[in-house]
Amino acid sequence: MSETEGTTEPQPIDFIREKINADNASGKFGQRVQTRFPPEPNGYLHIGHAKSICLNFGIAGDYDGVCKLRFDDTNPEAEDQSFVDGIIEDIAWLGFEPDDIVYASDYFDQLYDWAESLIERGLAYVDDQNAETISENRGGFTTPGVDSPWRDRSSEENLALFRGMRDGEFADGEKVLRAKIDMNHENMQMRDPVLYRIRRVHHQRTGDSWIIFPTYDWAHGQSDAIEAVTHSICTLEFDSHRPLYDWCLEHLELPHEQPEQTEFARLNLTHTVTSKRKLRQLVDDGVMSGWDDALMPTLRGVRRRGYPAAAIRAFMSHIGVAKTNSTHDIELLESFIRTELNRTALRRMAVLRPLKVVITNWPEGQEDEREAINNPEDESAGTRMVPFGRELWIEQDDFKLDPPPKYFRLTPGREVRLRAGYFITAQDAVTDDDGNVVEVHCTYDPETAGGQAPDGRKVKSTIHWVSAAHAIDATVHLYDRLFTEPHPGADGSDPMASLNPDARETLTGAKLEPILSEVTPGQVVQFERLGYFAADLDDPAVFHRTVGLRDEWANIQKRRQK
RNA sequence: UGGCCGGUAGUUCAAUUGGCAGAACGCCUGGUUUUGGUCCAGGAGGUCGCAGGUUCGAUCCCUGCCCGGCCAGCCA
Repeated sequence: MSETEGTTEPQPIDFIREKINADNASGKFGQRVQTRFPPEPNGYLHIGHAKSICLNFGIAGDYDGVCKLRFDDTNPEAEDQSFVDGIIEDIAWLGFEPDDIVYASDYFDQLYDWAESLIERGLAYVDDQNAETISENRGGFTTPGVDSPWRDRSSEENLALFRGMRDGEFADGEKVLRAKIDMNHENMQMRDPVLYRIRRVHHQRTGDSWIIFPTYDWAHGQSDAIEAVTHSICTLEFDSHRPLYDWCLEHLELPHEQPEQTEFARLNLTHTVTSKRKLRQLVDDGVMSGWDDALMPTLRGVRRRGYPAAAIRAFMSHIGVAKTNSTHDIELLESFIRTELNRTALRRMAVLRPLKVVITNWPEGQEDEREAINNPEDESAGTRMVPFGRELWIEQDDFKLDPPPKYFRLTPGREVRLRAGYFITAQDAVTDDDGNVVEVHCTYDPETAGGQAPDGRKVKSTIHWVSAAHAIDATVHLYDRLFTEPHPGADGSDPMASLNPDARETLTGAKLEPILSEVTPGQVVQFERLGYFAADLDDPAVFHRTVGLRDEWANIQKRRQK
């Protein structure tokens, strides 16, 4: 098990690690710590899974233990090899290396044998009732269940029937194997849960050799036990399954100490959804271009978006682990993204909404190169040369004919600094018939090369720019919240109703400084003053805004509106 | 409706066996700054879900209540 370095902070110990410490102190598992990450390969991993991954692999790392990746492939209906491959890739990207990659289907023989042993001891029976009847007879929260008429078959008969199920003597759904526990149990999970069902569906690993498949409850704890897992960590909704988890294991001869299930609260984030089912719907409905759309909260999506794996790990470590149902502000995640990227991202200049600036006292045809710092947070990142000329692109927002209060940028008669360039003063502006500014005429002060005035005069603002003669064109995607509601569907409404129609804004005329032609796919750079942008994985002339910079000016404007 | 799990700043989490309620993010103010970024300093923000009880003393223990989540798939 290995974990790459990331930004971490001192972390108060969580209740799970406390429990492990207690187990180590009592010698319950002989100081051994083993966890597992057990996804079903029926979709790609999302940011919620990252919490579980960080927890399980993180604990194994902390305690010098073991953590395997186990695919819970007990239901071939929605499962697929492409998801297996994708999940393996995503975990590696997040920065974790499983000690082994295993499959619940590896244990089908053992699981089957254990089921027979249960039957032999009168602890399981074959039920001929159909799904609907079983459901009806399970009873309700306040009403007892009704025993199946087949509940008291002899062991011999059950054994023959179960083998018949395995050997194809019955149709899908005709019979199931059930544990014989208590149809009047206050916990619904204990009312004779189904252990095996017949499904003539091709399985991506076992092919057609099995037509009966164990349910989650018959597979999960046993898989843990076979692998020698000590701490089986899962999300809160499995809480009511724990008595069944224990029941199964207590009635079997286990090769190791009996593992212990502990539940924690899954991760929810505002303005998005972390549910495979809903994410699949977004893909199937064509709202998203795929599971790897930069707007998707999937690991593949946030990777395209430019979220660094180290930042995700730091976030998970920060939010901790508890049993409180919680929804974190997406802004908190974004602050971790910024912290990481501020340290690591190269600074570049790019103009998203270009406005032409002509330096009227700069000689026609003369070119210059300015030296710019690549990352003020990291001296070793060095400097680069940026071409400069008579005609430049600046951001439309950086010039106002009629400036609002506290506006520090370019406006007629005011002097500002071009980053790494010169001081310029706006003289006049050309407007079109509608009064929109289409070109600004400025003069520059040759004494201010590099951005400092020899006479010590100050300037209130520094703006970014790109030489028009050297600019390269790019397409830039800007992103907003996926859902307008902080908690989509929380009031019982359809979550899709609050999908943000303006979540993606695509700008096709962006102008980049020439060195940006050298970015590698997926590389994240800071466009100075604008935010962090990731070069697309497939087309590096396309950029995705990972996250914006904190924007004091936006706050000032917001306050003024109130 | 029964059972289980939760409820501490706006949000998420802490508080060493009952002893002056803390942190991060966000927000506000000031300083630094060739990014209105970063960084630094400071500030506002809490009836510890509610009501009783035990105690010198309760966020913590007890009782009752309220609110939220999960559970009645041959999904996981």
